[in-house]
Amino acid sequence: MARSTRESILTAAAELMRRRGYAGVAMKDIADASGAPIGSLYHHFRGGKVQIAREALANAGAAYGLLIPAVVDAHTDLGEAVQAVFDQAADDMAASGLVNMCPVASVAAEVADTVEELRQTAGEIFDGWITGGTAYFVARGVDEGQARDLTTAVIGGLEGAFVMARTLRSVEPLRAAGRVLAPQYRGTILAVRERVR
Amino acid sequence: MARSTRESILTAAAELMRRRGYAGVAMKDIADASGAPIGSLYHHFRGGKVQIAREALANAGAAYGLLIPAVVDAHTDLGEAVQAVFDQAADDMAASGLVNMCPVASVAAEVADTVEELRQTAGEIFDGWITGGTAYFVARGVDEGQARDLTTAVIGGLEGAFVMARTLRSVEPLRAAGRVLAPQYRGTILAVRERVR
DNA sequence: GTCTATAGCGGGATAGAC
DNA sequence: GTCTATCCCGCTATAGAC
Repeated sequence: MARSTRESILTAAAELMRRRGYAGVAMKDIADASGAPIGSLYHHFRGGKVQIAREALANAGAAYGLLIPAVVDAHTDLGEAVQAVFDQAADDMAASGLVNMCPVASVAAEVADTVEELRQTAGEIFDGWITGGTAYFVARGVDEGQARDLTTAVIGGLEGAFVMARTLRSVEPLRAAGRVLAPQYRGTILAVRERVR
Repeated sequence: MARSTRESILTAAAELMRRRGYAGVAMKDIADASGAPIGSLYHHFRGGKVQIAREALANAGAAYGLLIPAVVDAHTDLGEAVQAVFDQAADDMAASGLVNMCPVASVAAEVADTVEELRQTAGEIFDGWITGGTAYFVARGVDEGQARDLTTAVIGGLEGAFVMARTLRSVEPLRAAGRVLAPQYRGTILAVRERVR
């Protein structure tokens, strides 16, 4: 159960960055939140702050990539599945005090034009989400082109609604996005599938 | 034609912040980009960096609020209008080297939990966009609830797709969002209306 | 109202004892 | 592998000459 120092540093960094972005988090903040002293941060991550951010984003990206399939798994109607994804996000965000935004978009928006390494890492995560989501929907019988557009739009819709929700202090944008996106997929029945992965 | 010093400071700040966010822009950067020395920034904006950001966001917010109606004005089919909004955004972004993201979301995502005054300003801008967009669609015959959801989803979809587009260095997410959102509104005919405002 | 110089602070990063 | 002390730089903001 005892997580390694390395792991707790990454967890703390991801948690802080999803709230305050990249520049808004100081190495000292990560040290304090993780319980490790500054020296340990540089011991475990020679590349300093950028490296910590890269690994923290990659971890968070992998974790978040599982969420959409997990929610959709419980549904056979695609419209209901889409609505459930946005409602689940709204519930999670409300439960965590309107703070539950993934760190990937937060950091990506901020550094896309300044820290090339981080842009690239975030880009790979988005790519992975799109590829993974597309494969998931294809495995459940959706046409590939449509699966890709849907996945891209859902991810973009979630990220945009997260920003609005935090700023407006209301999860209504998430629910509205669900209400708008879901109806046209109602009646599209998802195939049962072999366990993927 | 000669803009005031005040105005050029705000323009420079908005331009920089839409690319680098709030923390990523230094007062010196704004001074250099606007041509005004540091002292002038504090002369015109007693509230320092936060005040400059607030006014820059408010200006940009007002300007961006006109864009969606301007694009939709040219259409009578709501589905075509929605597609046109996303395609226009994609074209603009491509034309400007994938950098044309509005500063409101950039800054909002970063400071929503840390600089309350900026969160509030950004929140007012989102509110204004939603209210204005809803009124516009209602004036063209759309049901109020649907108009509000559509406006919210379009704004969120644009902001999320902007982040993805910059990060992936491709405008494809914007076009995908349009392809997903537009179809269900195809066939909904917008009413001609008296000039609004 | 314009501009320079600088104060004062907090940032990332490092060295080196333990 | 842990932790402290410290360096150096760049940031916001101010003072005050012009």
